[in-house]
Order: sequence, then structure tokens, then C-alpha cells
Amino acid sequence: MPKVTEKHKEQRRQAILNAAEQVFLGKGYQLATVDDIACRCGLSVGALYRYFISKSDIMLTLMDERLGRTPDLLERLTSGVGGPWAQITRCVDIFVLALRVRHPTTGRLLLVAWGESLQDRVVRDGLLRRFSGVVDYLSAVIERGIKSGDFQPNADPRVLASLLMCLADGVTLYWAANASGIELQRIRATVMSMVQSYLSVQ
Amino acid sequence: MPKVTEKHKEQRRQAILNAAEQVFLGKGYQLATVDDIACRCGLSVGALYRYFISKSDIMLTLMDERLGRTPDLLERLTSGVGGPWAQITRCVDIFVLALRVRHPTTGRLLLVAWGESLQDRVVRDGLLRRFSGVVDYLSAVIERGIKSGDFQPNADPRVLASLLMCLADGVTLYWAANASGIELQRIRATVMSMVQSYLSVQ
Amino acid sequence: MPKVTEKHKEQRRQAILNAAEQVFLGKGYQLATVDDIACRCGLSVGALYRYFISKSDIMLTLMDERLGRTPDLLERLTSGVGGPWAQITRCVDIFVLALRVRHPTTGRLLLVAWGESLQDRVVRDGLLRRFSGVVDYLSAVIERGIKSGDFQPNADPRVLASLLMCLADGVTLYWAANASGIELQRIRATVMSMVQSYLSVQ
Amino acid sequence: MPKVTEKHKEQRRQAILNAAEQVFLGKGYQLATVDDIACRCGLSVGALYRYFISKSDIMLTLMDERLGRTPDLLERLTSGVGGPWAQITRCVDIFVLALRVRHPTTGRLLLVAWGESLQDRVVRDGLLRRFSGVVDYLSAVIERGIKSGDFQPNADPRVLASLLMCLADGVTLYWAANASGIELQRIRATVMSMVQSYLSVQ
DNA sequence: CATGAATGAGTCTTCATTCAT
DNA sequence: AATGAATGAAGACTCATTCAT
Repeated sequence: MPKVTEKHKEQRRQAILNAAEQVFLGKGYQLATVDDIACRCGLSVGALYRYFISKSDIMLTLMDERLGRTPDLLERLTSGVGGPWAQITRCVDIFVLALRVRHPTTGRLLLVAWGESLQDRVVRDGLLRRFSGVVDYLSAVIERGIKSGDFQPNADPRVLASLLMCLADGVTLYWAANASGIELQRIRATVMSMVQSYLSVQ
Repeated sequence: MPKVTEKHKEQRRQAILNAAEQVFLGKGYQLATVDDIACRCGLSVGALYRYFISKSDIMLTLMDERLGRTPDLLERLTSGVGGPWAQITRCVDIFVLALRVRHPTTGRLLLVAWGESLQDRVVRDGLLRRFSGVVDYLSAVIERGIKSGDFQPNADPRVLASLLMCLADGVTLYWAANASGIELQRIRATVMSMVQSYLSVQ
Repeated sequence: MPKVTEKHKEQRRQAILNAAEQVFLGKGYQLATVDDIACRCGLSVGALYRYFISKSDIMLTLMDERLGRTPDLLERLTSGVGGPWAQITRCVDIFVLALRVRHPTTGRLLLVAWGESLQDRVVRDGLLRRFSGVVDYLSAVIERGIKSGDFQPNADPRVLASLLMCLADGVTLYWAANASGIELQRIRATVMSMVQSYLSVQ
Repeated sequence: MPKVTEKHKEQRRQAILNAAEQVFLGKGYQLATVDDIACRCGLSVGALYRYFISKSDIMLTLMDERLGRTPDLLERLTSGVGGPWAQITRCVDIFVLALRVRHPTTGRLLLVAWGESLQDRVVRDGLLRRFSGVVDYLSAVIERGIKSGDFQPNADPRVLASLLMCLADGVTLYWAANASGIELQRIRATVMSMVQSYLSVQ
């Protein structure tokens, strides 16, 4: 009966990842102890080490499987959408929705990751890979818009893309930190307005 | 001669803060040890504790004295400048210049602070206070621009201000993390262009 | 068919012992894990515990069945041999042959056992029993030689016997540790020469 | 006051080594805990790590400073002695005396070292270096005896030397393990008698 | 004031052993 | 009988903080 066992193992793995995420969100990576994680998912410390080789391995997996998929996710969720402008709009909407409803923890996980990035090169590389992934995707969309004549030709796709990505993560951080005065919907509107006037052909 | 002693103490204090900053930038707050800091400024561990009551106190002071002064700094450096638009331009220039030339370490210190913000509420509050400070200042500038008729009246000062601040910190993080593809000058140009078209009266 | 099952069980048992021996020789008793042993003989950890009640039990059995039989072995292999001198010669030959050809692992197993003897009284007792057994046997041979007039009457059988046994184990240890400069054949020759001149009637 | 401090530190270091030796003799290296050692010398665990970088470092130092000096010791203690034969006699006497009176713990420390030799290559190398050292010294003595005509020319110095070293360590092990029937004085007499008849010119 | 040795609680990780399937 | 996932106690090592000198 390998099927059942395999499924069961995967469930355990996810349970551990969930527990770890919760704990990390609560006290950060360094202050979180392996015992904390084990407790929260009702396993023993020893059991954890059958699924992950180290505390750091858990963090890295979390990065890969939760944060690292952002580029893929964006691509998948915008594939059917019509023109470049609709795709950009869609991306921003997804971003706002994710932050508020779908994955409210992901924002804080990003915070945890940034916190570790200084001390752990692998974490940092994960963040940078995510950055490149999103930037690549966004630039491609913008480029298409320019080629099709929808956007003005002087816009620099990569610069605008990285600008948007920086903005997104900046917002995420302050949002995750509960900064008062971050109003996602109004920021969304303002950004869209700015981008539109910037990209529109005079 | 209390004056000399006072001065001497302050020098020591700054030396410790500088050393701590260097060490934190190198390995992050958690992995940095008090010994590391003491070594780097040529003092003994014991001596450190006569100037700061704890490792965390050093971090907090660093936050207050180096990061927390951003709002004041912006205000001071733009006070003499002409109109609202010139002030905004000046702010962005200062930001770019600081990142590249003046205080290249400050960017990474911000990264350290973000890393600690999850585990240390005081650090987080410091970051949020800095956020509010800058946003307050920027909104005031924008509001003046609207009132004077330089900017279009529909713009929301606080939203635009917080958007800019989020963008600034997002750029800072990736810049501090050495993300390839962050070109400060071109980002600057694009931002200014976007903001201008957004704020300009039709 | 209980006979077959019995045989099967014994084979398993021996397989485990062989695996354990290999693992112990590789990393010593303490560093060897029960998983190591189980892996090497293709069984599960659980299965091991149906044959031996503990890791230490495996070691003890190994001692009894592999090291502890040295006295019996010597006796059996020299039983048909002519006089006392021939028997002593035979013993030394067996020793050298065993070290080099027959049981090259036994030497290292002795090393493992000595390593454990400090921490495990039962292991130590096993070693001491083996010592007594061999000494008993050798003294008997020497005594016979004295009685028969082959050896000089002033020789002390037990002292010579224990001396030889100490020498044998000393050689074994350094041999097992790959000491350069241990040349079994030349040591053999020298020992035989020394013993002969010591035992010979003037 | 560097003199006092230096001396004090060295005393501490020796105290730790003594404590470690005691603990190792009691339960072997692997089963001994760093806490055990710290307790026995009245220090905290942390303090230990200011003097030795790891548990294994303590063991290695013990090997170097207590076991590894055997060759030097032999050389120093026999330097003034007359001819080769007197030197060999002296060596054997020193050996017996050391085992019984001077350094009764050293024998057991050798046992500990042998126990670790399988799992720790550095320990094994230490033992082998000690072996080489003693063998070198003894062969030199024997060679001088042959050259001076005191010993018969067919004797092989290195073989006899390593044989004696193996015998010595074999005796030490069984002595340290409290084997009944090890009578040092009578073994000494028998060995001397055997060696003499082997080395004497017919 | 400064030093730096000492403390000891706290962390990650391992592994012999058990037991539900 | 066999499996191997789970347990959890135990151990090496770190480091913020204190305090005698």
C-alpha cells in the first residue's frame, strides 16, 4: 500500500511546513525553536528530522514552495487574460487579493525571509531568484504591449518591471508589519493610474 | 574636566555603534555576538555594558540614531528648496545619492532592522515610526502642491506618499541584497516621470 | 516444518552478527548505529530486535561467539600435534595465520572490544575470560613440557603463558591499527627463538 | 600582572585535563560527557570551552601530553645509564614502576585511547606515533649493543624493539583491565631472561 | 573605569528502542 | 514475523550577561 503511505507522508510534510510557517511568523526564524515547530504540529522533534534534515532545511523548503512560486503563479493566473494592459491589471489585483485574502501569511513569510537573507546566503538567493522571475515575466508582458503599440515605445520594460516588484515587496513588508496608513485599494488605484499615464501613447 | 570626559564617552559610544553596525551588516543581528562587536572596536565585553544595557539596546539605538532620523534629514535638506515639485525631486535625489554614495550601509541596516522587526516589537515600532515620519513629511509637501495649484486636486497625498515610501524601501532592500538589475538612475527617472504625469494638472 | 524455520532463524542471526561486525570494524561500537547494522543486512530495525534485545547484546554475542572461542580453537587445532614444543609452535603459527589470512577481521574486533571494555563491564569480563582460557591452555602445555623433561624446570608456566598472550594481543592491536613496521613473520621467528632459548634445558 | 594570570591559566588547564582523565578512565571517552568533566573540576561547561575547543580536543591533548611523551621520557630517564643492556633493563624497570606506582592511570588512559582509535583517526595516529617513537629509541639502543659487540649480530633491532613495545602495551591493557594473573615482577624477570638469552653472544 | 574569565540556560541534533500496522 | 515511523531523553556546544580583580 504505497499510495496511502505516500499521501500520508506528504500530508505530514505539509503539516510540518504549516506549523513552521506559523512559528516563524510569530517569532522569526532565529528565535523559533525546533521544539516549537514540533509541538505545534503534534509531532516529536525526532519525527521532524525524518522529513527535513535541519531547521534551516525547513525554512528553505518554505521559501521554495511558498515564496518561490510567485512567478509561476502570476504566469498561470494571467495566461488566459486578453491584452498586456489587462494582464498588468490582473497582476496587481492578484497581488492585492493575495495580501488581503488568499495568502495573508505569505506577506509575513517574506518578512521572515528578508530577515534571514543577511545571515543565510541561500535564503537571499531564493529571494533574488523570485525577484528575477517576476521581473522577467512582467518585462515580457510590457514588451509585448510596446510591440503591439498599446504602450508608448520609450518605456523601459525591465526598469518598470523591477520598479513594480520593489514597490510590491515594500508594500508587503509594511503591510505585514501592520503599518497604519497602508490602504491597499487606494494604493492599487494610484499605482494603476500612474502606470497607465506613464505607458499610454500620447 | 567633565567636558572632556563627556566627549570621550560619546566618542566611545559612537565607536561601539559603528562597530555594531559593521558587524550587524556582516552577519545580521542574531548571528552577531557581543564579542564580535567588542573585538571590532577594541574594547572588552564588559566595557560595552557600561554604554549599553544589552545587545538589543545597541540595535535599538542604531535604529533611532541612524534610521530614525530619515524624516528629519529629509526635512532639513529640502527646507530651502523652492516649490513642492522641486522638493519631491530633491527627496528622490537624496534617496538615490544616499544609497549609492553617502550612506551605503544604511540600506543594509534597514535590511537588518526588517529582519529583526518580527522578533522585536521595539524594532518594528522604530521602522513604523520612520515610515510615518517620512509619509507625514511627503504628504505635507504634496498637499502644499495641490493647494498652490501645482498638482492636480484629485491626488491623495497620503496614499502617494506611502506608495513612494514603500517603493523606496523595496528598492533599498533589493539594492542591499545586491539584486542584479536594480539600476538606481533609471528607476529614478521612471519614477519621476510617472509621478509627474500623475500629479500634473490636465 | 520447525527445522527449516529454526535454520532460517539461525541464518538471520548470523547475518546480523556479520553485518554488526563489519559496521563495528568500520566505526567502532559507539559510533555504529542500529540503523547501520540493519541496513547492511537488509533488515529493518524492528526485525533486529527480535533476534537481539539490544545493541549491546549484539556486541556481547559477537564477543562470545567470535572472540571467546579462541581457547577452544587453539585446543582443537593443536590436539593431534606431537610434543609440547610442537604445540607451542603450532599455536604461534595459528595466531599469525589467523591475523593474516583466516580471520583478518578478528584482530580489529579485538580492538573494538578493548575499546568497549572500559565502558562495559561485561565486555571486559569477556576479554578477561578469553585471557584466562588461553593462559590456562598454554600453561598446561608448558607444564607438560617441563614434566616430560623437554623444558627446563625453572620456567614458570603461567607467567610465560600470560606473557605470550599479552604479546599476542599487543601485536594484534598494532596490526589492526595498521602500524607500519609490524612484520608478523619476523616477529614470529624472534619470539620462537627467544622462547626456545628460554625453555631449553641447559 | 601577566605572570600570575598565565600560571593560573595553566593550572586551570591541567585541572581540566586531570578531571577529564579521571572521567575518561571511569566511563571511557564516548560515555563521558562534557558536563561530567566540568563538574569534576568545579567549572562550568562554558569555562571548559575557553581552554579547549571541543571534547575531542581534550582527549587529543591528553594523548599528546600524557601518552605521547613516553619516547622522550624513556630517553631522558636512561640517558645517563651505562651500556645498552643496562639501558634496556632500565626501560623495563621504568615500565613496571610506571604501571605500579608513578602513573597508574596512564595504563588505563592507553586503554581509553585504544578504544577511540577505531573511531578517531587522530587518536590512532597519536598511538602509532608513540609506537614509532619508542621503537626508534629501543632499536637504536639495541643497534649500539650489536655494534659494540655486547649483543649477538644476528638480532634484528627493529623487530625486537617492536616486539617489546607490543608486549608492553599488551601487558598494560590487561593490567589496566585488572586481569588476574598478571604479575608484573615475574613477567619482568621472565622477559629479561628471554631477551638476555636471545641477545647474548654464544 | 576596564577587563575578560566564568556562568548556565538554551539550542540543534542524534539514536536506541517501541509499537501500530 | 516484519516494517519503519515515531518517540524523547541526552549530549555537545554557544553566547548574553555578570562580577571579582
